[in-house]
Amino acid sequence: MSNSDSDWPSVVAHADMDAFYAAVEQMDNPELRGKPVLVGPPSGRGVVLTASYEARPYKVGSAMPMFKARKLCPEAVIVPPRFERYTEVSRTIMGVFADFSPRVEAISLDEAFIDLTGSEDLLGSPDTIGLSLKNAVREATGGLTVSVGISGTKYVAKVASDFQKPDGLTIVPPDEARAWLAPMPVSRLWGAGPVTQKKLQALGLHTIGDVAACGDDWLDEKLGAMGRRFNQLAQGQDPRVIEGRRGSKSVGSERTLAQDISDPEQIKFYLRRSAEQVGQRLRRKTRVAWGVQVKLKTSDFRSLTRQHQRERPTDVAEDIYNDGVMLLEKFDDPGPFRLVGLSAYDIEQSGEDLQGDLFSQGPMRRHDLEVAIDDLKERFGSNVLKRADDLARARQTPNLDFLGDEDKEGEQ
DNA sequence: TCTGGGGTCCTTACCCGG
DNA sequence: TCTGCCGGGTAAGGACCC
Repeated sequence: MSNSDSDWPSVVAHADMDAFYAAVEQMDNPELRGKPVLVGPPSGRGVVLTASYEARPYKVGSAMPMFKARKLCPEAVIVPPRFERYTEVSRTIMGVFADFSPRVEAISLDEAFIDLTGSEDLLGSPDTIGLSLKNAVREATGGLTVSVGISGTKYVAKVASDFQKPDGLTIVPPDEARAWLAPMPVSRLWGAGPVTQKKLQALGLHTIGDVAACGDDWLDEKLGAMGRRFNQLAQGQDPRVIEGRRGSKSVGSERTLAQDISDPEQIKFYLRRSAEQVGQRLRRKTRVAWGVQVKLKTSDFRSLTRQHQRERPTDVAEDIYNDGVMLLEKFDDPGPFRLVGLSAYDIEQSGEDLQGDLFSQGPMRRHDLEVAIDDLKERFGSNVLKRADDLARARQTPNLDFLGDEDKEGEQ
C-alpha cells in the first residue's frame, strides 16, 4: 500500500518480534539455527511458549501442551525458557524504539506500540521509518527480526504487524484502514476469542466488514459493551492512546502441580511459597497491596477464587500467607486441585516510597510537612515513619519533634 | 503424560444505605 | 413504617491477551 496523498492525523507503529524466545535461543546457540525449536518446560504439564518458524509447518504453536507438540514434531529441540536473558534482549529492543520516539508503550517483552506522530519531518515517511526501525533492531540485537505495522490507530497497526510475519512491514494509511480490514475474519478483532467468535458467527457476522456494517446500538444490545467496541474497531477507529509504562494492578504467583492435591496442609505449603514470591516482588517494586486473592483450579478445570480486602496494605509475605490460609477456609469444594495460586491486588505505592519522595523534595514548610505526614500515618500507620527523622536530617528538612513518642519507636 | 503463568477487563450477583 | 428503587462497593467468575 502506498502512503502518498494520504491523510495521517496520527502515526502509530506496532512492533512485534518474530518467535522471540526461540529466536533468542537460536541466536545464542548456533547449533539450534535452522532446526525446529520449542521453548517451554521439557517435562511435566507445561505448554509451548514459543515455537521457532522451522517448527510451524508441523502445526505446532504456542499454548499447545508440550506432550502434543512432541508428538507432532518429534525432531524438535526443546529448550527451557531463560527469562533473564529475554529480559536483557528486550531492554535493548525497547532502547531502539525509544530512539525513534519518546512515547513507547511496551505490551510485553517482545512487543510495543510506538507513537510516531509528528516524526515524519525528522525521520521520513512511514515506509522509511518502518525500514529504519527494522534495521536498527537487527543491528542492535545481532540479527533478530521484527515485524512492523504502521497505521493511524493502535488496533490497525497491530493487525498490520501480524499481516506479513516474519520480518514483515505493512503500512495501512488511515483512510484505507476500513476497506483493508473488511475481508478479514472476525477472529482478527481484538478481544474476540473463541467464545465471542461463536456468538458473532451465530449473529451472521463472519468478516470484520460485516461487523462494521451493522449498527452499534444493535451490537451493543447483542454483546454489551464489547459489541460497541467491536463496531468501532471494525471501522478502523480506536480511541486508545499510547501510554507510557504503567504500574501493574496486581501481582500474583500460581503453580500447576505435578499431581493433583486435596490435603489442606499441602495446599498451604504452596500458598506459603506463592506468598513469599508475591511479597518479594511487591517489595522490589516498592508497592503494597490492599487485597489478597486465592485461586484453586479443580481437576476438571473449574477455577475457583476467594478474595478479601485488608484493613491495612501490606508487602509482607507472612501477612499475605495468613490471609491466604483464612481464605482457604471459605472454599466449599474439597478438590482435588491441579493448581494453587495467590495474588495481591489493589496495589499502590508503598508508604516508605512515598516517605522517600516526601523528603527528597528538600526543605518544606513545617505546616506542609505536618499535613503530609498525617496523611501517611492515616494511610499506613505510624510504623511507616521509622526512618523519617533520619531522612529529614539528611535532607535538612525540619525535624520531626512534633510527632508523638509512639511514632519514634524503632528509631535509634 | 490433557490443557502455563503472568496479567487486564467485563459481567453478574449480592449487600447495604439513602 | 414499609416498600421499592437506585447507586456504590465488593466478591466471584469468565473471557481474553501475550
